[in-house]
Amino acid sequence: MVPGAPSTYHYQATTPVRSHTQRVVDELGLAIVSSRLPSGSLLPGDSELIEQYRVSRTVLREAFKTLSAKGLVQAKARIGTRVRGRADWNLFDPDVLLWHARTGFAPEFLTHLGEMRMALEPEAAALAAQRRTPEQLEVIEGWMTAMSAEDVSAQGFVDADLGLHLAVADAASNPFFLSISTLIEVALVAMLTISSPVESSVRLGQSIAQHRAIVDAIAERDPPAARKAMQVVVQQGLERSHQATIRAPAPVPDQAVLPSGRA
Amino acid sequence: MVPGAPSTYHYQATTPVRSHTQRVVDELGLAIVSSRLPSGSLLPGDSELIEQYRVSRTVLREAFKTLSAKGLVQAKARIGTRVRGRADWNLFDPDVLLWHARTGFAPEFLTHLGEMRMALEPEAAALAAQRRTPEQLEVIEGWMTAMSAEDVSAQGFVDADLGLHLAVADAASNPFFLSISTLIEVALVAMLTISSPVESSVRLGQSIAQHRAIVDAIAERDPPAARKAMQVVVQQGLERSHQATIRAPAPVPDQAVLPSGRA
DNA sequence: TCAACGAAAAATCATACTTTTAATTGACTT
DNA sequence: AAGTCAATTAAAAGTATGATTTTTCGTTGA
Repeated sequence: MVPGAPSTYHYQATTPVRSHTQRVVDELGLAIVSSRLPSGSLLPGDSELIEQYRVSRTVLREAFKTLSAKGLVQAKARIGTRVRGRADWNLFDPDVLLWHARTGFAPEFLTHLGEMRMALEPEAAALAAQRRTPEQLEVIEGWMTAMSAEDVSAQGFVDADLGLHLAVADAASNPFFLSISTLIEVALVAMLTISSPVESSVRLGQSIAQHRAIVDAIAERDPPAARKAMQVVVQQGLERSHQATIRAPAPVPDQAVLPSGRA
Repeated sequence: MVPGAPSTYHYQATTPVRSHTQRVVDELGLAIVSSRLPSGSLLPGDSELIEQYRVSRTVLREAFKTLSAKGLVQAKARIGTRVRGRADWNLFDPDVLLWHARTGFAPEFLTHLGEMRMALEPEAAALAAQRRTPEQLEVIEGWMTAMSAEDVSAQGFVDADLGLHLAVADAASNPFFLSISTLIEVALVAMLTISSPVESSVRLGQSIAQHRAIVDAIAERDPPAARKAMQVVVQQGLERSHQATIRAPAPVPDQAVLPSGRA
């Protein structure tokens, strides 16, 4: 984290010691999202999973309930518990998003994420320009300052970039926009995984200038300008993801940056 | 449902006979969303709820796991299970949305929903215009036809309106846009609860014409036009929700239109 | 064709035991 | 005497096990 900069959020790692249920949920969730357990398939029966994970039926049932709550599986008497189609998954669920991230960023997934940001963030910026309080503006300015620091590190830049986008979503003062924090986080880390602007001083300067435009528009309470400026930034990311049709195999993102969700 | 029109979705009520766990999840979820159990408060202990709901501890624990998966509560040893802040809720979760709907549409909630539609649906329309298959266009046209039928009933209009919007989201061919079906559904029903266009033949004709513009733009593969046309439609709804600052107390929507979610 | 039956799997219940962790207690330092 | 800190305690979550009930698909037989 950037010292001095106001912190609106925290990467806060989940308890390192996860419960049995957590572990099972995580492994099954990942298996489902990665299609190792394909849609429509039946999860192994109780006895088999009990042996595989060395846990009790209680743990399994609670894990199933969690997965079911996220739309990933559906239990039916006499049939078993089967994996639901992707259309039924709660894609906005932070855990589901993080499982996606951990399976590696497939090109289409990056495109879909980018399109989502393209829809959401410009509107968030417009709303922020309209409603931001002086305090919220201060927070945004703080991240902007951190981002444009002379000696910014790669990690510091990512932190500030993310912090800025989340602060804008917060300033929109609409709980739905706040609810997509994880989506922004995953998308941003994905983009920066492909190519960080910090690598090139030209692109770094460009990225900073583009973000500056967003902040200025929000400061001046100019919604259309804020919308436009955010569109430019997101468009940039979308284009980069289009270029990355061929990419390295399953880059598992830094666990510190992408914590494995809540309890 | 409209006969003849291609059906991309179905209101299909969840199993009318809900399990004990379902019932408990539903009642607690509703209590939380309605702030009858305020954020930060502790859920009653096991023994108390066991007595209150007449169920076993197993049922309670599985209900807690479901609520926890949706971000509504967090369990902690020695403390208990406490209600989390609204910022932590998975607002896009279909169940959470439906609980919101059933607590009645507060003015700010309508505004927030409207702003969300304003962000999402125009982009969905633009993407649909870009990618729709002939089959998807046919489905959209089908709903358009149903909507503009001479003798359309109020219910028939709502069905077609919703069907059209969901078909557009489907044609965007981006799973995230598909994932917001419930949001669109809730928002639309909310808007129409306030004031249905069917009441006035002038507004009915206007609404039909506005939707026609969306369909035409998608048919002609014109993304900017589709985006613009959708903006007009959503803006209409937003304005209506602004007018409705004063409204009737907690209108519980028709249970047939808003099923209580999945297992 | 359809209703009654059987069985497989989920759902529920009951009880006992383990682990986590906030809060209390009490020794120890200043 | 007042405050700090570590050991203890107990409340609540978490896990384990076994039995019973309910749901529902498939089959059997009228």
